[in-house]
Amino acid sequence: MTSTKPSTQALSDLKQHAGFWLRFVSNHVSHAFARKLLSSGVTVAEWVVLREMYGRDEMPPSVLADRTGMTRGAASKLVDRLLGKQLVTRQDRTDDRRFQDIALTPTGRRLVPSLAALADRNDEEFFAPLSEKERETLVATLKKIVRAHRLHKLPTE
Amino acid sequence: MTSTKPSTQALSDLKQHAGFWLRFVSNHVSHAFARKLLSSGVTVAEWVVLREMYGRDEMPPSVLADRTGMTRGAASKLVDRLLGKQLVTRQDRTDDRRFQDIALTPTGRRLVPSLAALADRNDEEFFAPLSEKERETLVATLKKIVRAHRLHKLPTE
DNA sequence: AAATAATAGTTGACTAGGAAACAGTTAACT
DNA sequence: AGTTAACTGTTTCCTAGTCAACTATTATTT
Repeated sequence: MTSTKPSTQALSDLKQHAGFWLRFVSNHVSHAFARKLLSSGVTVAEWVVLREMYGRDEMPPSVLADRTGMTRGAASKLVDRLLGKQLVTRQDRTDDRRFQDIALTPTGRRLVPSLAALADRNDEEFFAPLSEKERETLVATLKKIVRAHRLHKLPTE
Repeated sequence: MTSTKPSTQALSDLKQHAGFWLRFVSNHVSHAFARKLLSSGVTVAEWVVLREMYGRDEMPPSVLADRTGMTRGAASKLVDRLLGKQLVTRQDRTDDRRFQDIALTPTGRRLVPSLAALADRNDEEFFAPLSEKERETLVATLKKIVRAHRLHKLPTE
């Protein structure tokens, strides 16, 4: 009696894929940063928005969404959270009442530089094992892919 | 009267960070793959689990979680979804009733090779702009970071 | 002027995952 | 044997995002 084994064919190893390693390292970088941000009470997504606002007077949520690659729905919710944390203000515009002005509060503005320092440190720590040359090559290679595929905006589409 | 502008100091550009580009490209790779998977009705996370099961008889959710870097909570939910799609089966083990056996259904097993082909194609397409040498260097560099930081398991910890 | 189109933002249903509290089962002490 | 510890899987609450339907406002047609 021959037991008919379920047939399985050999598949290429996932770990052969450059995409696998890219995602692996990328996830770690993000998570390491999230941990660093933890005590500040700000999440990574929130940080990205705060950073984008910094040094600019005010902007509508739609611009924020475009610049950070979020949908408007996501931006709307994120602004809600930032409002709750009193890091931004929201004001209806009078000239065109479809628009809103989102602006950093003084607290929000004061927060950004320290978070930026955390971001710098995170990147520094993570890529420390690489020589200056290797790091440059890595970034150049990634940028080459971005150029070749014309990847602009974050992958919302 | 001097208008006291809110003081802002110059911050390092986010785009200076290797982590930024890593995340940017990685997100695009994942999204491109997600789009390819769309018609199959399987998500990226589900694919990873199916791929891990392929060619193995059965395993408890905890092992699945470890191998794919998920928490057990996430694994529990994902198995639920795969059950709903009838791609895996779940059976309580009798010798140690804490454990379960998760196994691919014939349908699930038949599905994997075609999805693997999509994964291969996705990686191929994305890194096509790179020379063989560049691609090797990229992977080697990423692996170097993994080794240096002893990143094993995905960034759950 | 009225109807239509375009735009801005919100909301709800959904996928996805983490963290932590939880329940059940088995193993290890004492 | 009985208590405690260790372990497996589930559940709840949270962040986070998409998509699509929706409201409100302004622009453009006809």
